Amino acid sequence: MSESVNQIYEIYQQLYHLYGPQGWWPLINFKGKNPIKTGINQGYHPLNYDLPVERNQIYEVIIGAILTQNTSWLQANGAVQNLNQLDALEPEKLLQLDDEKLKSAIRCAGFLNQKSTYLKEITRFFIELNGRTPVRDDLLQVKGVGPETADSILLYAYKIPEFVVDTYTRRIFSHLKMVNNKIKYKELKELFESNLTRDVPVYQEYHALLVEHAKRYYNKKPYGLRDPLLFLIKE
DNA sequence: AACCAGGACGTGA
DNA sequence: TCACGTCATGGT
Repeated sequence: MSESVNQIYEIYQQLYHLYGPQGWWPLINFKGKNPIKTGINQGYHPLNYDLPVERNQIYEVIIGAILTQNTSWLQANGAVQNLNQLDALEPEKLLQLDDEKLKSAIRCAGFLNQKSTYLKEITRFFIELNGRTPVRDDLLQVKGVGPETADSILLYAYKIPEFVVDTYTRRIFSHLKMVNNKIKYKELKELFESNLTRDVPVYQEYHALLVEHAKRYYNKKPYGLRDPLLFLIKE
């Protein structure tokens, strides 16, 4: 098959043109301008690829990555706000919360029983890191951290170029008939990484843009009916 | 009133 | 390995 065009990169360019920089990962805990709305969801610090910087900011990304599992960011963000309200958005303080307080704080994000455990597990792991960047395989051994969460943490908390694949990614690209919908996580991830330069801002924006795009065209069945990307695909 | 949300885990075949 | 049930709340 001819490789005259890189469709993976073309789609990225098109999405960026459509929606602009997304400013992920959302952070409530940073000094600077107020959050900026970059899409139908809130972007936070568009074109600032230096964040997170401080220890607590890195930690906030990690906590958010757990809380948003199979849950809208709107609800996950409520849990982050609640934790911040309790002054528990800091590893040592979150560990000191008793489970009932923790659960009631994150209730709005759903799966409170699992996630309360997961949050403490990843928090202990984070403390043990003592400031070092985690290895992917070590992250995956933490209970509650699967492939997407691990890659989200590496990409958005530690700025390591690991492409993040989620259900939207699979839904969009199988609808565009570029992959089979049963494709494995690692294979789909490899498709992106092999067609893009190993660049953290590009990886960060691409995943965020796919989420933004999916929220517009892929959140109700039948998925992707009016997807403007379809015109790029037809030969 | 169903369906979906920025998944992961445990189980049985 | 792999398909499937389970986890839970809240928005549309």
